[in-house]
Amino acid sequence: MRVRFAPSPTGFLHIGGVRTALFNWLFARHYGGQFLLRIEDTDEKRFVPGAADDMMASLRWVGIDWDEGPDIGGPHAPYVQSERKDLGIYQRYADELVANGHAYTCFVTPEQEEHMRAEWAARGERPERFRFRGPEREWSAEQVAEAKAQGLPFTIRLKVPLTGTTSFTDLIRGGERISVNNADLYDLVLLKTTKMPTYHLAHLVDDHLMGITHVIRGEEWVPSAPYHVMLYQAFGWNMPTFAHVPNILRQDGRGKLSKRKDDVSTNRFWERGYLPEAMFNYLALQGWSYDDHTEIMSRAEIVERFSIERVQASPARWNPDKLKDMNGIYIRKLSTSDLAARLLPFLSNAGLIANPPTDGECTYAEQLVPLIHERLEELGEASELLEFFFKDIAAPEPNLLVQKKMDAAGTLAALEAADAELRKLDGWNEGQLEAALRALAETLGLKVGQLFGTLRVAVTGRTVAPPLFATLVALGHERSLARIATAQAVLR
RNA sequence: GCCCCCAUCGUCUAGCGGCCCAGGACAACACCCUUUCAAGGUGUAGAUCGCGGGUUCGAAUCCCGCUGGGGGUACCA
Repeated sequence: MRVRFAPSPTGFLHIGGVRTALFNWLFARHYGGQFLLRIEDTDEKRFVPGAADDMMASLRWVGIDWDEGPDIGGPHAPYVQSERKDLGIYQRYADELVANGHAYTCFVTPEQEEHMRAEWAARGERPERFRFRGPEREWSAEQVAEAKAQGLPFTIRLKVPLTGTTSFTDLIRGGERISVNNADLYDLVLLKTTKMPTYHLAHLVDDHLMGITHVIRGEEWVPSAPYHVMLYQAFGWNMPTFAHVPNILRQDGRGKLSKRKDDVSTNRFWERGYLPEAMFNYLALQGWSYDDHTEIMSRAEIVERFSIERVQASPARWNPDKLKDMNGIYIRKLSTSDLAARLLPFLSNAGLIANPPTDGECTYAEQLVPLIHERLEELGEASELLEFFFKDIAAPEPNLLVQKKMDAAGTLAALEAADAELRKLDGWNEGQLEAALRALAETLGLKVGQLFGTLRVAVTGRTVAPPLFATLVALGHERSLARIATAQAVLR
């Protein structure tokens, strides 16, 4: 079994594209087949330099690799359509279709086609129902030769039958036959005036030449599938099996995800600190499921369990909350050292540590990781949570220092007592700190929440922070006492 | 407009004729744990299975219609 993902390099790869690639990849890996990558750059106008490399980086990031592709080659190279066009591949097959009567040379320009549409409307026909059929369908070889001799620009169009129906089956729709009336179709362009093939011709010729057995692609291709069926028949080639995967809809359900309107560039998720394994798991579940309760699965488990028949026919909706939750689950599964290593780039970017980090910073980061490990849902949140360990804090607001049912004087007294108590300690570990401060709360007649709350604000500058004793230890004796002194000054 | 596809809690989904007055997860809420926040635990709420007809002893599951949503309607992919 051989499948492929064939993106058009017109910009970054969004998660919907990654999901389609993923289903192809899972299918290939599950059955031990091959997965290939092909670049479909037949749209010269929308071509974006560098987009193909960017897309490949996105795929690699989530863990999708390919057996044949533009960068690694393969038995059917090249894997870039513009390069294949230069080899004359598409021209050859377009000519074959003209020769066997399934396609024809058309000299109608876009302007003329517009005119034909207007005439159609003038005859009282519904303009929306206009289906282009070129007058050259009935031309003789001589007429065509004459027009060519005049140097008129031309396209090659598929000669779609005027009557009858065309149908095909789709794996995802339970093998249901999807069928359309040929009268609702039109003579689509196979080879543009520029000699560049359209997607319809190019992808089909390449799929055939590359031995693709299953075409797994987005459902936006369902309407054009009948043309592809006709093309396979016209060439006399074996038809691949079709599987049109549902689109991922926008969060509000209004339309499918779009690059322009939605923040769904795959790169953005990498930048915000999503783990590729979490993204992989989440995306696999957009349209596919294993059973009624299993969600967290390793790559290997998903590969083993995946089946295209269990892919839903109805569209899924983009749910960033669920992705975020899943990312948190995956972060919690990481070891301390693994998470520390993944966090370093984020801390560097935030300017909290050097780039590259020093050995001391790496060690310190690893010491801090346990304090925020289970509080993280995106790696990017770490810099905010850890900032006060790396930078000096501003003197805390008095109203934050004063806890519930306390006043400024009582808070100051508590701080002074804590200060004295902490200076008496001959060590600085969590056990000692906790024992000393709990005892102090008791003698002061305070609830531990009151005392600890005040100290938390004094030492971190915020009301929400990692556990107090671990924080004091990580901060160190010196800095802790200095910050407590500053807090006292604020209240005096 | 026309053509095609789809339709279970707000969202992702399980369900493929009786096990379902519908199960799991996210989000929400409550409680427990607890030095804050998380994490974890327990629980609550949330779907007359879009609506209407059939078929059947029996339908979320099969069929038809309607409605709704999505996609397509390019010398873009």
